[in-house]
Amino acid sequence: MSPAMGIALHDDVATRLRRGRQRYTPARRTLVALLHRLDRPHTTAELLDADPSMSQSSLYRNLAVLEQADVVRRLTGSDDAARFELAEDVTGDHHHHLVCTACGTIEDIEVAQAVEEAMHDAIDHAADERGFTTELHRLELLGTCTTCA
Amino acid sequence: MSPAMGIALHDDVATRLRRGRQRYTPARRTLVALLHRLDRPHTTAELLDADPSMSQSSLYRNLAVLEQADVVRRLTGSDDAARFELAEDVTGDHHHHLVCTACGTIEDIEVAQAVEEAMHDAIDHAADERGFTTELHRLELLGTCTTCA
DNA sequence: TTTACTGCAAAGGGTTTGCAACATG
DNA sequence: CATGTTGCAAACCCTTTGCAGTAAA
Repeated sequence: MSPAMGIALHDDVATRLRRGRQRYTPARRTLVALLHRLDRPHTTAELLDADPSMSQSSLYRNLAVLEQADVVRRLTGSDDAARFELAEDVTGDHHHHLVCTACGTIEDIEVAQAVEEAMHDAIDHAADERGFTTELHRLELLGTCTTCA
Repeated sequence: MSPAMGIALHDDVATRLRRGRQRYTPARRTLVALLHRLDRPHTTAELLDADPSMSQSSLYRNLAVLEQADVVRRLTGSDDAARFELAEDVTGDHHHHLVCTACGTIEDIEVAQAVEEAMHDAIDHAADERGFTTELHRLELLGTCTTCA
């Protein structure tokens, strides 16, 4: 990642937070930078381990604030611990997840555009029939990762 | 559902449990019948509410046993409470889920076979590149259900 | 008669919150 | 200075487990 991209990211986050009358504090900036640096979704335990200067309660609160500002996305994998990553709104990419049922690790994955479109069409069609308003779709591939195989 | 179908279901479950040297007790039969009767995945709280004769610990234990026997499927939705349904191995159908981000309710949904195949192809292809062994895929549509709209 | 199952109550673990002090607009 | 934010510790909630008794193969 380029430094310039990092600045654009922070500017974007700052804007999104201001919309909700919330502040882009040093702690939140550190958290966003950490999530940006890590290449996969991580649990709060992993985030605290990566930066012990954060307090647990503030971490949870900041993740909640950032989630509400569409900066962070919360994932519920195979185990009970939630995992967090930067939201697609902020990173610009669209991806799905490989979830290891053995260790709970989540990796990002991208699928062909044709598949995305097919899913999208089927989704909207099926959901509309039920009066369900879809916001987004989530495709997860459950299996075993290389280290657990 | 026909009574005959219910019997076939119970026979199937009994067989699957025997494979793991486990017993199809009255409590488990009641639980399977309850999951069969309910048309959507439900939380343990809802299951206990639907049949207060079950004890909480036995419910959790039996759900775990039935999950391991591929009779029950555990879903982790948008909120923290897990939801349970009969596994596709037992019901014979293949479906995905509409998850309401407002109330957490999960509804079943089926998508066109062509979409299933496209997803399956993309999945295997992308996962293989990462050395990831896929067991199954999970497509979830997040949005707002009719009662929460 | 050995092994699995049940119920109760207590513990566990991830997440949230009350409160007082602090920092920011 | 009014409002948002932080850290600590305690509370919370869903889930799991120890144990002693019961039922099934």
